[in-house]
Amino acid sequence: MSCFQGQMAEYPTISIDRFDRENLKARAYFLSHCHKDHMKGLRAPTLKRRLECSLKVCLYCSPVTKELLLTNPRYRFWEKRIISIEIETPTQISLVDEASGEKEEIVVTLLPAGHCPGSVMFLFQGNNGTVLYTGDFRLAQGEAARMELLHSGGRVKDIQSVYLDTTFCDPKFYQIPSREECLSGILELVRSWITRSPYHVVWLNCKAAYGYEYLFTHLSEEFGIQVHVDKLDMFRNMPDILHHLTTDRNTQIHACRHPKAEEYFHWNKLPCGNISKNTIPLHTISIKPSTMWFGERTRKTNVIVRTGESSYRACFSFHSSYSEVKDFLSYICPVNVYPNVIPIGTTMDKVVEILKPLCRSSQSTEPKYKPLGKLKRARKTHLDSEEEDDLFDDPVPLPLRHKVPYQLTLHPDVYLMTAASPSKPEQERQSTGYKESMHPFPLANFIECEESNSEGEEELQTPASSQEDLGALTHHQQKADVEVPQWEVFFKRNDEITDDSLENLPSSTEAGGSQSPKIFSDSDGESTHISSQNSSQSTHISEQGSQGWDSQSDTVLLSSQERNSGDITFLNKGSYRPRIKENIPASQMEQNVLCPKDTYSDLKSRNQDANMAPSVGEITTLSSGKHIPQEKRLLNFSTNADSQSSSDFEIPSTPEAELPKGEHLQYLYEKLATGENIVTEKRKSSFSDT
DNA sequence: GCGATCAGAT
DNA sequence: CACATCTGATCGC
Repeated sequence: MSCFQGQMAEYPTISIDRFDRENLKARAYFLSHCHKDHMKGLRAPTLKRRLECSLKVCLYCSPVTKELLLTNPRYRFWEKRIISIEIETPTQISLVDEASGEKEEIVVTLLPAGHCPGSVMFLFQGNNGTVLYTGDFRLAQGEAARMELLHSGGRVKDIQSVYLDTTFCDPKFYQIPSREECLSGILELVRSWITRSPYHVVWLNCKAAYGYEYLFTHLSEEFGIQVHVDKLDMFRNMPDILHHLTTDRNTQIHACRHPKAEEYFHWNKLPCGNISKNTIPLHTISIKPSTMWFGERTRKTNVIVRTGESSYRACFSFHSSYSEVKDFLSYICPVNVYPNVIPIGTTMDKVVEILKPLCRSSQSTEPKYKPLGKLKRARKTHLDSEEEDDLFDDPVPLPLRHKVPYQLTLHPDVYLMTAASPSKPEQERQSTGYKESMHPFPLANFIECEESNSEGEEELQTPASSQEDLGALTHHQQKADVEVPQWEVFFKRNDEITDDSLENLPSSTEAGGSQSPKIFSDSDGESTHISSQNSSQSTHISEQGSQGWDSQSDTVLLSSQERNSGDITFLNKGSYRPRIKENIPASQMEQNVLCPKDTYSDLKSRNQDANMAPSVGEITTLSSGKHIPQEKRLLNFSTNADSQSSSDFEIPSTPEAELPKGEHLQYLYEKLATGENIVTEKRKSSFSDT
């Protein structure tokens, strides 16, 4: 649960996700997503009164969040004061102090957070530097690297501070199975049950929260069966979700709720009251989505656990794992990091101890030159190889932006995407709030930790390095040889894949296998096959052992046959466009990266960010005369559909922003060349009718 | 009667 | 197995 108090050090006049106490004085409010713990004070009488007395205070959020919020009558009073901002559209906002008239400009960009429908991260750029507030997020390894608007001039932006979702920032949550793996496991479990007869139904025992829609829509799509829910009016304007839901109780998939649901279920009754269909009694199983995690030394486990005769727990997480959080932060590499959440059983100090080494401030004190002759098992690998940093899931903290050629700053996922990669249509992704990576091959991204250092205290003693070194080193040496055969194995031979072949896959697969939950069948004999009277489905499901959660490490889940169908769904999801890499001619790439002036401008970007114009986001970061042609190109691209030139990053145009005319462009360029401020028009009117 | 806060439960 | 939310008790305005 968020412990963020609402204000950021750099921009204390705005409040995010908190609306009480000090935040009552804010000049503008931001809501990252529609979960109650991020809405504290949002409907309090004190804030309502302030709103009534004010002319200008507004709440900014994504279009989906606005929709969800206003569906609740208790928040209707915000209606005239909510301004939705499109995802990935840099937008300038004037922060006005109504008493003094004092004014500050800030540019905000919403980035998809993958936490629940409408969830976003906020990237703020202004006089006090660029800061990122993540809200709650679930982003897979390498997803930050794919976010164009986190980049500038071919590198990640110069970010002063990150306010980070640290819900699972504890080594014990080292890995959480990917969205795709979890979905695949649930899909197969549901399939194994509902295909038995029309009287076999599943109940998804979900907590009351936005975030499961991803699950519902995929289930519905897969089986052509709508999911029964209590309410769906909040999705009335989101057809991609709405079409997969129903209030008709006559369906085989239920996500309805009732205070006595557990009791009902005990008597074979669904929360909606259904017990039979055409007088024939229903056979019901319950599936409870819950977060399962795997510590760094856990070898393998499954995404579905059987907890009773007809009860299952299925892995599902709205939040990034420890590895994912570290990957995210080390990629961004800010100067400061502030945890938004203190995970249960840990402390603020411990979280900071883990995160600080991933920030620039601590890295600047690291030695720039590593003495030669270190043994392979040495702990610190900071400057061993720049490639390693990016090629593996736990990059060693390094100020990549100042050293590494462009290609190397990209996460390997970008390349993987080029090969296979599927994703949903743009519209669907936006409206559900997910930016899916659809990593078709999650195993590739994990390191072998069998030989890793121990967790817990030891981890904390050497927060920046420790266990990953050894894995990363061996991994790296083999990678080039292994990558291609792996793809062969998984996409050509997956119908005949055997457990042994999986186990014997070298290097990166092995590395992933140890950490990655297996939905493959396994020959280790420890998997439990369901054979009880009412559930003899084909899936291998682990029974919840008496030893508790962490001891399920060697049980296994779904058969390879079932894994297949999972892969097929991954392959059918459309195509992802790895724009970041594809669109950049090599020469430009080189220029972007190696030009010393560019580095200079990047170093200075903290100040220059302040001058940013709304629709030309990055223009001021490219300040030297030498770059003007490129700026022109970017400008054209961002504001004009008929642009013929490609861009390394497409900057979406701000709605209602006007295309600069030739004269104005000239003016802009001159200002840029001389480093002067750019005066931009404010778009007051455009906000009022959003 | 409402809200804030906490404990407890799912 | 740890998310997000609801319920109920208690206290204060």
